[in-house]
Amino acid sequence: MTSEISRNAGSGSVPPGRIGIGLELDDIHMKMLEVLRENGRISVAALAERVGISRANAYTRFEALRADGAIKRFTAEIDHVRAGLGITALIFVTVRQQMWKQFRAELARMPEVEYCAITTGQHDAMIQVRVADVAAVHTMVTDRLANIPAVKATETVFILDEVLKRPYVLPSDARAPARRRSPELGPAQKTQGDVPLGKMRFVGAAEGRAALQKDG
Amino acid sequence: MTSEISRNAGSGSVPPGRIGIGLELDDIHMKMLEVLRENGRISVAALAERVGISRANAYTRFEALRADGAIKRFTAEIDHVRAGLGITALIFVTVRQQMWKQFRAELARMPEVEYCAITTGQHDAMIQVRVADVAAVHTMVTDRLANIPAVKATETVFILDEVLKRPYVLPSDARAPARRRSPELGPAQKTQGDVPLGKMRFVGAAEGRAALQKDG
DNA sequence: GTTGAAATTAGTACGAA
DNA sequence: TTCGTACTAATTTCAAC
Repeated sequence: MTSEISRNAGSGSVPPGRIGIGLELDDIHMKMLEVLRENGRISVAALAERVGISRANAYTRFEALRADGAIKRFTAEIDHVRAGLGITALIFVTVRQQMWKQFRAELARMPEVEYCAITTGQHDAMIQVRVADVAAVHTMVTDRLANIPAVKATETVFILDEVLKRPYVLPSDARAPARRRSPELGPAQKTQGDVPLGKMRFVGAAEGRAALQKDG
Repeated sequence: MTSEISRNAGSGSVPPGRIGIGLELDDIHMKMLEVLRENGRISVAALAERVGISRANAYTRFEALRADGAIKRFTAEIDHVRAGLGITALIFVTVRQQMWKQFRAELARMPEVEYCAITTGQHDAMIQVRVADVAAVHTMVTDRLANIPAVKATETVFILDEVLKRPYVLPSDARAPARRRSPELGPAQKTQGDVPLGKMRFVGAAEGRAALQKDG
């Protein structure tokens, strides 16, 4: 299956919980998403109890979340090593302009690709692949990717360890749990001084790539 | 919740379906994982029918997959934009040697981080964050990350579009669906010739990082 | 590893607050 | 909208094969 997913669209500041047309997500919706993140197989009845609403209401909201697309699907999280794909690599790809469509089409035929995003910066896209061994990475890059005309160049790095993986992030996660720094500073007076110049770098999009997204 | 997950451990070639101690995954287990990837809320009864085994068998196998850790958890996939986090960014971090432990500890306190992996190449780690607006990225990097002693430098890129996102990849995905290339070549005789030198780059680990994984 | 039948739970429909 | 309840359908459990 090929899942096309939502994009960012450089929206500057969007009111949280209400984007575009669709469902207005309130605190209870958010709570439901919090619970479902950890236990996607919980029954709606149990979910209702966890967030403190009636069963009927929970069914209505649950359906609404799915129908609206706020919840895209339910899935499992597996141990890739146990599944026989012990090697994970990131491939940064430079794509030839005007050939994005072809690049996307070829991507869909690569089952070892778990994730692909178009980025700003010196490369155009980042691909994450899971394969059985390092040889498979080499084959994938040298053989499959290199033979796509749309691919100008690639740079591959290996993932040595996945430190953190959350199913998704929610605005309500905020900085509520585990904190013990200064007595909570407002956003305005946060320490932001003495950071060595050039330590933090932001890399914008390469020229002529803004228009090259979905339909390049 | 902070999820510590499995690592790669530079295992060269591992027999698919059997890694370390644990459950031996056969074709039926794989089929179950295929189904659960698309529908994590399917009933075990329906799952049994889909993979062609009896219910009791399905229950046994389902339990085994969970107990063994092959399935880590069930979760949902959401539309980040609808949830109010329309901006996704990748932050590549250079970590000061011997300070990985601190870096990991600080990571756990950053709820906007969805994913963090330690990589080979010119940077040491890649962090993926989801936030409400671009200002939040700036705050995150300049304010929070920059103030961690373990962080030597960062480089930030924005994700313009997420082209593909699969819950996970399975060995059985192979190149079965949608194919029309050459009549299937063995791994040995695949075309691998005429690729311009330097077009494809592999970047190894920086010096002194091999030992700096979990317990640096 | 399979089938079938009991116990439990889930999902739906509806009226009332 | 939300809640509570009653009704129907499905799932899970358990036992015997």
